[in-house]
Amino acid sequence: MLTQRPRGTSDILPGVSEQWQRLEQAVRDTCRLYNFKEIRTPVFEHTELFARGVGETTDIVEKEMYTFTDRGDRSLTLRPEGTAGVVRAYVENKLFGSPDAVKMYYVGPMFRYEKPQKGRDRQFHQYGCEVFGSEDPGVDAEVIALNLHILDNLGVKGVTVELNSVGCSVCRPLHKKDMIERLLPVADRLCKDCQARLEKNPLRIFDCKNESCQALLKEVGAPTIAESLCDECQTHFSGVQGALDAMDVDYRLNPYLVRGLDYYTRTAWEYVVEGFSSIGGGGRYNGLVAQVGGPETPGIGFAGGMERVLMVLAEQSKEAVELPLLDLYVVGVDASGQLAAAKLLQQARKSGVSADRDYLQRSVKAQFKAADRLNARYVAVLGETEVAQGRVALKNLATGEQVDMTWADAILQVQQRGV
RNA sequence: GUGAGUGUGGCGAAGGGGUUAACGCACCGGAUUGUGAUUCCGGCAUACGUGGGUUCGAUUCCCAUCACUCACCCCA
Repeated sequence: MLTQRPRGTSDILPGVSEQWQRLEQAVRDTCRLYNFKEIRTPVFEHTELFARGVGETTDIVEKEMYTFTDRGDRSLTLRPEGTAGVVRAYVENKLFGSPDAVKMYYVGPMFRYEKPQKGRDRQFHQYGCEVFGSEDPGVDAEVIALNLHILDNLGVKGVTVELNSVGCSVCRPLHKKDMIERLLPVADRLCKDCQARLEKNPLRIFDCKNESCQALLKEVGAPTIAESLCDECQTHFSGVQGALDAMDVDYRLNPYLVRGLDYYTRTAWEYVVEGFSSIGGGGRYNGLVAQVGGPETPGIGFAGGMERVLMVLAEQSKEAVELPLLDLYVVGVDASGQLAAAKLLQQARKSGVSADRDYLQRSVKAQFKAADRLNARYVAVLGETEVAQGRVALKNLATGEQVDMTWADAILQVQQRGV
């Protein structure tokens, strides 16, 4: 136990952390292009925030939260998703006072107590964007496009946007009621899962892989949510599609698309990659800010699953990831050589040259092998002769050519070839 | 939460109720008084997930447990 990480967590080790940095950089760079600013909220919040914000009946709240009581008897919960905390911060800090729409993004760990499997950890990571204060369908389209842009920058291929509208507080309850009325009388003919869905989220029955459930839906003539939108929602949804078309963003309408969180209204979408599950999703949440105690404010956002994006990326780029280069490896032939090496290293590093040496008293041969393993561009050799003369033998590992020179010249040469 | 599979050194992997548990990779030293490959020689490691049980004896069989993997549910 002592040497075992908690279930569903993972160590991101050197060699992989570089990929994470690349992903985070793409998120930051792209968000900057769209004028989104970063927000960092606590990793835990009052339990009530998630219970009310995410929705009491969602799986997340019912069985997946990491909830604990602190020493002051407060019930706190490790955030299972990012939006609730951002909404809380928006309200608490009165960002609704802004004359403009507020556009923010976040990156960080989330926690859900689930059974781990591929692309699903108990501590996992999401990046996400949120926009507050605009109902304009153009905002929906822009947010959808933003993540596509991020994924494209990273080189993720084959991303499809699945798009739907799940209606609003007016038309969705009507549709739900309609579905229940049609299906309840024949509920015993639904599969076990769908009987549960009928209670919790009838929309999801459209998603069932069971043929008999699909047949039953047809038999009772259950309409999809997309067919049951109120005029306002229908107009908004058309607006979103129009904006996406204008932006040349491809999407696929999926009238069965449902999102798991209660707060979504109108536009809902997912980013899917053939052969994988969804790697991100989002939606509009016009009631959420008010739900959390702020003024009636429309909002919209998406979240991307970082583990999943990296998984797809790893799968799509089969070629080995190139080890980052080390500019210089300093070989000390003997004790005085290693002492000189310590000195040369500091000079090199202060000149912006990345450099390292051996700390295991290994042979010169072994030190060269290490330089090779580390993908070093140059090796500087410091032996008896060099130390005595205040010089260094600089070897270019790619060409094999080795020249005796002063320390300053050696550093200069490594610097010049470094750009 | 439900179901299935797996667990042998740093990594990969064989084996099998009985004294020293193969092999490969990696790593270290030497052949080459201070140079990256190949080859050869030598070296290396608290390795049978954990706890019980059966047995004269278990890493091997049984049970439990933990972890990992996959699917379902659900989701990112």
